[in-house]
Amino acid sequence: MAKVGNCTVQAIRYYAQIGLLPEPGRTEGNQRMYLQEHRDRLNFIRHSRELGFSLEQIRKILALNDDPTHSCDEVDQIARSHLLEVESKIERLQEMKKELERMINQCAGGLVSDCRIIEVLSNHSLCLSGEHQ
Amino acid sequence: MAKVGNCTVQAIRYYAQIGLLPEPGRTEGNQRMYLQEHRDRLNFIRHSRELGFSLEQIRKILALNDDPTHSCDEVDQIARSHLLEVESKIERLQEMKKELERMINQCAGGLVSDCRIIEVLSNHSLCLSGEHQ
DNA sequence: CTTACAACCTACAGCCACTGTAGCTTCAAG
DNA sequence: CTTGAAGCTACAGTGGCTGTAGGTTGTAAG
Repeated sequence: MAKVGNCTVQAIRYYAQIGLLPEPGRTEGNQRMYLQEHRDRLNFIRHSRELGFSLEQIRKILALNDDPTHSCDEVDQIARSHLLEVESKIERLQEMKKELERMINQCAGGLVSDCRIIEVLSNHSLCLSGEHQ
Repeated sequence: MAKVGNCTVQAIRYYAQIGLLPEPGRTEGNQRMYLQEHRDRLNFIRHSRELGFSLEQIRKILALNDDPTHSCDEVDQIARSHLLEVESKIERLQEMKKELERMINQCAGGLVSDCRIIEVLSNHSLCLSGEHQ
């Protein structure tokens, strides 16, 4: 299962523990026996995780999915709000990137006491934007 | 101090607890008394955090800074490796974004049972790239 | 049949960078 | 003198796992 889902054994058990994955049956020797059902669910979870959804979002989507007559508006909502979050993360990271590049480019080597990097880190007002958080 | 550093009181105490910030003196009434020294250090920490450095990276930079005759190569190294991390995060998020947009655009509303979003989440191979992780 | 070794089992601690809570004390304003 | 804000300590909780300790089961080779 871990190989199929491209994740660790512990992760799978964690999903079962928090109720995202049904607890599988056991063999005589007390080892977990996973069925296709489990593999499908795990794939769903892993793929959603790769797209950045939280486990709580995944839990909601799975619950909606379990009622197939349900409108998919709510699923759509979750996906859209996640997209917005991803976009805002990208923006924040791009500001970081810009500032880091600027900082690094100003560093001419030499002693720490003259280091532009440390100077910039010490003094917010030396920042280009001054507006990131 | 919290206002100056644009962070919470607990965060400041946490920094002191893990030794990033020196423990300040106390007043008669056992309240912490912060000096300019503390304010400068907190500014450094907060600004570095805004740029995405981890507390351990900040700890190292601060240690290097405390020896001003030290070459700033190591500081530069830390900043550059952090920049690389930021860049790779951006890339991963952009792949997520692309895939999420594609998924959302395919959803025509209607019932969950026909939902393209759920279908894509269920089936990795419906993914454009198939290569994100 | 024994032995080795991988893979499983449970239960719990630890990671990061804080945040939140409970229950108390101190301080400044009115 | 009262009230309310802000400070204090100590500790639990967050998310999404990972790592560890100490044991059991399964399998293949000798």
